[in-house]
Amino acid sequence: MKRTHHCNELRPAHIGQTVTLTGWVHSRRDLGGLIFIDVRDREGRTQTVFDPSDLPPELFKRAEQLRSEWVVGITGKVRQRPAGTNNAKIPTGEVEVMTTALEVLNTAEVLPFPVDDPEVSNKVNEELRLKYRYLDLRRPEIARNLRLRSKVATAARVFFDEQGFLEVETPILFKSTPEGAREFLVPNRREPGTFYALPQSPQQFKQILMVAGVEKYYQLARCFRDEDQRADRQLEFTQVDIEMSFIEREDIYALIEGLLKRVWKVALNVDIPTPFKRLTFEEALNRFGIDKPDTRFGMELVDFTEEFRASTFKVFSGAVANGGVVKALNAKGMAGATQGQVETMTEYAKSFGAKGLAFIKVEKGADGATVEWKSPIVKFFNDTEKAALTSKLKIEEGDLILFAADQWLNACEILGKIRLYCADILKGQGKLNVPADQFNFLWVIEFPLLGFDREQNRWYSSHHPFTAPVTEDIPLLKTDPKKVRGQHYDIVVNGVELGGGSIRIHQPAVQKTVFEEVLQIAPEETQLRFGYMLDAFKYGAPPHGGIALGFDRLMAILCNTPSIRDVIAFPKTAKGTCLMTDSPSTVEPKQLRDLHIELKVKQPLATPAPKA
RNA sequence: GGGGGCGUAGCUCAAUUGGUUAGAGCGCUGCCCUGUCACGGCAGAGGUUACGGGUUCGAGCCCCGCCGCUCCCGCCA
Repeated sequence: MKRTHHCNELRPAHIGQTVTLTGWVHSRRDLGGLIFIDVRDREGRTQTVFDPSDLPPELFKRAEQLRSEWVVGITGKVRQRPAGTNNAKIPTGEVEVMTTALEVLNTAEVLPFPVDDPEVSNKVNEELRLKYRYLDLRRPEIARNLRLRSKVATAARVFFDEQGFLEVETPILFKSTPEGAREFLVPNRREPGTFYALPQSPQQFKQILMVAGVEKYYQLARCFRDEDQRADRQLEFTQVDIEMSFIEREDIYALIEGLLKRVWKVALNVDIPTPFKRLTFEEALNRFGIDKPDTRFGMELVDFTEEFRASTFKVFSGAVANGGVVKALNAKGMAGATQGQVETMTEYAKSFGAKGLAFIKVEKGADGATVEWKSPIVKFFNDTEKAALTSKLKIEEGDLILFAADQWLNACEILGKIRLYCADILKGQGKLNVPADQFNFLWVIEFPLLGFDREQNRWYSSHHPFTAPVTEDIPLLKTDPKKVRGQHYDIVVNGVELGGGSIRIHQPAVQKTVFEEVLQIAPEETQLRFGYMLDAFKYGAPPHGGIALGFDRLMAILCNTPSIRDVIAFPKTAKGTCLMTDSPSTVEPKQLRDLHIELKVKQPLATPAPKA
């Protein structure tokens, strides 16, 4: 039985036609003498009617047997619904199919959870949804995400093609490069004791493609990182990976702005304004306390270093004397913060090494008229300091003022964390409106090229060692590495890091300086780890740079869902298992022998797999 | 590796804080019903309270362990 139309197609224009629909029994309404069956396919649903006065008794009898999620083919004549029975909730609601033939293509057992009721389905335990993923995907809400993902991937490919990019696939079986994230290893049967690794990203390959003269490369690349999961992190995920030759940072900005403009238009029919705002790393931290700020709401950090430089409050003046800063933020309307909330915020501060968290609750005084600053520290403040706080933080009754006095980065990050925490609470209380349909894109630029590892007493690359320094900062590499800014950029939207990249070093001399003098990596080791790349760069490497966007995160934003599991067809759990296929699982002893692998853990007879 | 939340009928949840036979809505089964679309009505079935110990006269509830899902920190660009 072939369908003539899909289930979201019939309109008044089709009235009179004989049609065949195929799909699942979405719902049945058996009125005794009359039966309505809604047939659903991926496009939508259509009401079919079984009228016994019109049908052979045998056919009507079979219609009575139909149950939810059976697979059927239904043939009949399209007709206008009787007056007053239209269903405005569905696009096919003006017509119905008067059945003349029914074919049961398959029966179905009662589903373990409903797929026809969004309100219930959305609350179903995720464990169950993942075990029966094929049923979860049948739900229109999730099916919609898959379709949108496909649409966006296609739009991206079309865009890149228009821009002259080549889509090039790079190996999944790659070489172990023990930098950054933990890798998945794949034992090599052919040579005992050797391994491939799954790529954390195609970083090296895409740079080598530039040496190969590809000039413009992109790939929707699967990447693998054996790290612990989050709502926005899976063991395997997809990057929109890009690399270009003969370009500067501005070229990347323009390209990505064009791409995202296209994607938002295609996916949501939303015109996003370009170019995007740019924030330096320093400004992002100064104002928002984080390198991926959500700029949809204010509550920005305010600096009080000068005001408290000579304060009698030693916690503040002492921090300044140590080269630190004093910063504060006004959590508008949070004076009523509970003990528990203040404790949580204090824990954040302590996790950054602070001793505690200074705060002021601005509340009505005992007389009900005056405003009182309730705080253990306010007694240390003089009138000038109080006036400065009041004016710069615009303090009013009902506010909660929070302070951090520490080294610059620490102080910013503490308040950045607290700013987001307060925003969440205020959102929950309805005191802060952060529109979900607003997209604040921005570039964060001029990251420090290097970070300092106190434990190992050495510099490390904050992005990766091939990131080019800002040209005018190159002389500082040897004299003041801390001040060197990298030609690194992150694309951020609404507090989510969508992607990042950099212009790469292509001059052997600069690369040598970075490796040997700054990062203090011995030449032999450099050769061992990056030899093939350095070799490639000897033979005419063009200036180049690139970026990678987290495709799953991008889709999660477009689908307005907090978890990338909702935009991945077959995601894994937080512990990295697939509940549907029950993987990872044990393997046959012969497989292990072939791979020259001997286990040091007891292997259970059946899955699930042993504890790591 | 660490911390938090959750686990009771097929699903979503409740169970007066340790007390009789563990309930409700939806779903499911049967019967009735000719304009429903959250159809309606009547009747019914359905429980190892994740699992294993312990405390107690008595445990869904308290304690210990363990498994799973989830969120966060660490980790991860």
